[in-house]
Amino acid sequence: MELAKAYNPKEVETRRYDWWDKHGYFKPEAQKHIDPNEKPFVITIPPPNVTGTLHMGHALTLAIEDLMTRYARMKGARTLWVPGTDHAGIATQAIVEKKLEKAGKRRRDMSRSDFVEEVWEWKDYSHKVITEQCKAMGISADWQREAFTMDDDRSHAVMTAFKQLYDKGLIYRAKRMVNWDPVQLTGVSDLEVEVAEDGEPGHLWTIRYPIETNRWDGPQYEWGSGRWAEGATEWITVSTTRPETLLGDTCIAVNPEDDRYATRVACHAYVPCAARRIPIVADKHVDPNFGTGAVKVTPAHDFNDYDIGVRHHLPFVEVMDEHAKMNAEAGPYAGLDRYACRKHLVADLEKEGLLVKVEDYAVRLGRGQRSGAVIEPRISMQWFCNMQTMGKAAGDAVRNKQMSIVPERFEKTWFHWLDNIRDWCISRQLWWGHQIPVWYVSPEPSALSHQPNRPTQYCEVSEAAAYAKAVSDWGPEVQLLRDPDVLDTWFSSGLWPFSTLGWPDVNHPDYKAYYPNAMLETGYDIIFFWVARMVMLGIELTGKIPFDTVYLHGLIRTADGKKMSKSRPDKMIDPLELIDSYGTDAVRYFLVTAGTPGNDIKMDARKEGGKWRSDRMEGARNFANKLWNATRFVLTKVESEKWKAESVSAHSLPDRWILARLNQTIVEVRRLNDDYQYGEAGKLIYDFIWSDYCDWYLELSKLNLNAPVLVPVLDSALRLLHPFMPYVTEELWQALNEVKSAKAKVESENYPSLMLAPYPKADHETISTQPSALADMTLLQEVIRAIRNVRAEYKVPLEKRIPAILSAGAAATMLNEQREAIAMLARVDVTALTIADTLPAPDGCVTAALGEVTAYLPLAGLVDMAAERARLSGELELTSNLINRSEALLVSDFAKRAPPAVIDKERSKLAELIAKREQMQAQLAKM
RNA sequence: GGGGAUGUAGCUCAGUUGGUUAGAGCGUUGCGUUGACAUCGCAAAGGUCACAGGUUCGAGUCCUGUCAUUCCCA
Repeated sequence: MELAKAYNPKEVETRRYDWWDKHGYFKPEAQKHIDPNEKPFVITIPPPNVTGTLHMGHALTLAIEDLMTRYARMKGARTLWVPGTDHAGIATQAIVEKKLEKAGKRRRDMSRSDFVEEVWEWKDYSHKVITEQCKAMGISADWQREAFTMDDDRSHAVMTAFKQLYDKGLIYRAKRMVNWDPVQLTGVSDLEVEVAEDGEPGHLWTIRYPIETNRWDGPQYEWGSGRWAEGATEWITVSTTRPETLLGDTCIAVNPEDDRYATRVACHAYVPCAARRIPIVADKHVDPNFGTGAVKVTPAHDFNDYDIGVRHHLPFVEVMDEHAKMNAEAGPYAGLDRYACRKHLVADLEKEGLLVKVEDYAVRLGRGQRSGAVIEPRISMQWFCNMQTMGKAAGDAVRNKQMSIVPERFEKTWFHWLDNIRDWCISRQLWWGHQIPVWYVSPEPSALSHQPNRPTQYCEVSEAAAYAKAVSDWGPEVQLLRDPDVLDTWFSSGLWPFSTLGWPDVNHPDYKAYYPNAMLETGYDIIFFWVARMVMLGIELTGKIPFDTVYLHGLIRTADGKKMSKSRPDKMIDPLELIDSYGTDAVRYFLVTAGTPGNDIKMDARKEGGKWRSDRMEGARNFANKLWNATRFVLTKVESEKWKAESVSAHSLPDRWILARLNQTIVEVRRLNDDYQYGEAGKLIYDFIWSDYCDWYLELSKLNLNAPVLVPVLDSALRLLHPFMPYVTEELWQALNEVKSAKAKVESENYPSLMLAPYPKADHETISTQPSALADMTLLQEVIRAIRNVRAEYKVPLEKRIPAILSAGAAATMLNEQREAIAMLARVDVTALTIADTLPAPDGCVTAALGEVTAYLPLAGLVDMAAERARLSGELELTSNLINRSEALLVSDFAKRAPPAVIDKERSKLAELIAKREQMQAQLAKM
């Protein structure tokens, strides 16, 4: 195979992905290398929402999960990655509604089925885009097992799950106060309400209510007449951020400890405008330090007030409708929007002399996660899921170490949330989603001959099943009406790790083979929305914790550290654009090495000429190219040399060194990968390939080529890197195998693809038997660097070959063996290279003292000896300082208390420094 | 109010269980191009590890407090 001069990702990626996919290599059934000691690795994709396209967060998720997956597969674990997408109820419905709006259509004018059909069309489009993007990222997921939260199998799982929980009494229907989104016209869960940390600019109105006395028993005049409160003599003053709700007030509350109001408790006040006579009650939850210490209580429109209302048996007066417009209860304000009402009401309060003051105030406003609308607490009939026992079980799973969370610190968040969990409002007044599988007998049973022990509602997995039951209870005439609500989208995602594997059919081969999953990997921002729900529902429904490990990655942030939000499209980065500029491997390498587990990643990307640029991705692209060219070099060399399959017994120093380094790297990379420290692992591979293999080993191989080392080391490096950079490594590995088999008739070990080949295993013997190779090579490198350093310092032209004298002590033999290497890499004249145990310094030379070795470079004609003297003196001083430090250390308590190994290390370091100092002193004395 | 995270070179970030000259990439400076790679090579400069205490023979690393930035929960 002829390789291009530079790596061109575009030429490789699509072709290579299709090739993997076509051969079925993503399927667990295709694996060639199974290590019985490895536990199966099963992971399910966090299903992207079919709301549009993927963003950087998805790219990060996919990069990490594919790394995990490819690594596990190469290690020999039976590996399955299930892909899929999420219908994302409320979010998708909002997008389609917006799209229809542009075409002048409104959901409310359409039939439910017509609208749902529109959403399915959008789903098909979005799904296609998302799938292509996932494939562009190179993910090795088994597409034949792809799932969608609303496909038939998943819908069946949802219906079954609902029924099981319903039958256990864990799902119930109740009229409760919920967070109501007046734009999307649905209740939402607590998690879907977002509150700005510092509140939003608003006002605090202070209003007085007239108190009933024996001289005044309520307003005599019309509201708005300016005389409404005429005759009142006593007042109670309250503060509120929401004056319009006073129309629904049913009491005023004060703290029982608050002496200011002791005489007021049990009195009655009159609600402005409504003229409703309401009690003043004492309730210990009232904060006496807020405002005047007295608060108005609107049980139908505020969560705290709702609780007070329940405690004091107050009436619940609703003054707003589902659109947050004032209803008939609001009297003169009926029909007005809540904010218009507020404006008019405040004006009227002023007119009636009831407005005491208005102050600026930061209001903690809850907003709908998807719509941004200000949430209105509202009493409505909803379905709830009881979370008490499930929450406890999910907490225990972590407490009992049956499931681990990485990084560990998220365990605190986990416990805190689960220990304070409240029931989950699972119904949504939407059209897109899983319709609740409950049917009501209709018309109302009272119209039939109602009997108390006949059920009037049926929860079944299908309409047919519901009718079957109803008919047997009520006779063939019975009519059923299905609950119109749909389920919270997270209900179906909560079943994801098992609904994708065939549940509720517990005999499904996938369920039996692959459940529970090994890993759940996702961003920490959905730990409650998704992870906790999967664990709770998984334990409850399957009796098993759905995965062993939860790995949480950080969030992608913009260059200025902000969250990448859809509200700022100018800051959004499209991963495909980056892939287009740098290639998938570079994007992936950046993403997995940019950060540490659980910590956010700041993108260094900036816009230049309309395109995103990233220095770090550029670096990663360069790395791919470096590897490409290194392989290209190896291939041309090996093709031109006589390839020998059998190993050469007499390995040179560089051979022994690179093998030892490779094995060290394998040990460390495996350890780091197993510990999820992918960033560090990636850097180690980078350094091994670039600094060790390319900069030193390949350079030295130009002198003396040993293909049986050169090629296998590269082969191992490609394997190590494959989970990080799948495309370029596969492409090069194929090219390498072609040469191997053509030259040596090597069966490429029966692995048709790098992704199916075994991950390198360390040969510990190579490391333990080669400490000398590592030490010798390090010394050789130091000698070469020292000479290069001097050359650069004195600007000796590159083409100038210089003489060198090495007084090398015990290293003389080794260095003599490497004289050609020294000559080549330090550009020394090999005929003028003298190496011996001890050699005197010649006149007029530059000295590089290395401790064991001293290099004398006779450069008299080329350098200013005064400058050399100054340089050497400077270096001497530095060395002397280090010696003083070291000597002081060794006579201190350090020598008594530190472990012997550490002391020995310090001693040998000191000895080396002293030798170095002597070399320099001798040289200076001579000059 | 409660709980996290972060603060290390000009920039973006590493830094395992404390071990004594704190690392990388990019950027900067100097030199370099007949071949694996200019998407490159060689060399250099650059850091009181936010601050103040403490523990220890020894602290970027452990403890306490302070400051700054930031996130989550209520």
